[in-house]
Amino acid sequence: MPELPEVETIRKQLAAKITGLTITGATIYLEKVIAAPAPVRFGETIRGRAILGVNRRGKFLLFDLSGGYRLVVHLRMSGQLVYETADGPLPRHTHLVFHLDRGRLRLTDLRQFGRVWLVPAAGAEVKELRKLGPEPLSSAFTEEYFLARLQKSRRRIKALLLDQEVVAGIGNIYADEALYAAGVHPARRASDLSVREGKALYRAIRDVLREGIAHRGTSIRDYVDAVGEEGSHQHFLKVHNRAGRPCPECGTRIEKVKLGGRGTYFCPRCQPL
DNA sequence: TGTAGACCAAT
DNA sequence: ATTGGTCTACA
Repeated sequence: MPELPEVETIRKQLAAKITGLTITGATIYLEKVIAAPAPVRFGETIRGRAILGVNRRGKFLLFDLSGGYRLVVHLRMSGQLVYETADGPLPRHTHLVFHLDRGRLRLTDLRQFGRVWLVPAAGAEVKELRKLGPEPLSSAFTEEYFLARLQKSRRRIKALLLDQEVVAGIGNIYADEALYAAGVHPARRASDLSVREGKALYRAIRDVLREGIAHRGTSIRDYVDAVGEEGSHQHFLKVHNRAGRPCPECGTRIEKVKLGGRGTYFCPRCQPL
């Protein structure tokens, strides 16, 4: 569930804590979390490299390393990336530990879906990274672009919001919240939205993501930030994970349906079909 | 072009 | 049985 606000929270914290530190080694407990290169080569290549900066693209974390290398991390559903200076026992489901010259950075992931790549910084070998659409909070994501994408798709609007090629970083939580804020039913066809609705949704996307960042992310199930603490945005959600509770606007019970295989929450009155 | 299944393991 | 981000498979 780490979406853009959660990953951005982790990025900020790690940038402050580990920029300038050196990776002295890596311990791999579950080989499949290393997407590239092969695990042995991964360990050899990362050893001794300094962390020059921590960036983010969509839901990907990008660590710029010395010697022209880049470490790419995607937490997928339940991944946690935690920096700690303690050296006690590792929590269950810890699959990878980076040892730093001060402290350690561990990847802990209940569902084992998270992935890590170590690639030349100049190259483009992480396929999913290449295909990402614009950053929603950057000037590259314009209203004109978004309206044009809406116009040429017959997909359900929720599916479009979750498509990382359209815009990078939105996941299930913020998609539901943005659609609610814009008053748009999640099952509407994208091209059926009016220009007015499209504009409202464009604005809502940016608003809900900024709010999520301001609250250091949403902790519903597994998410913790880079120091192991929960975010607080779960207390501010208006519809997501709130089936049966009253809509904050009109009091109607929030409904939950399955859309594209995902739990989808909305207010049937504020978001009519 | 768009939608369903596979991957996981705790709840 | 449910949970979901992304890739793969298929219509």
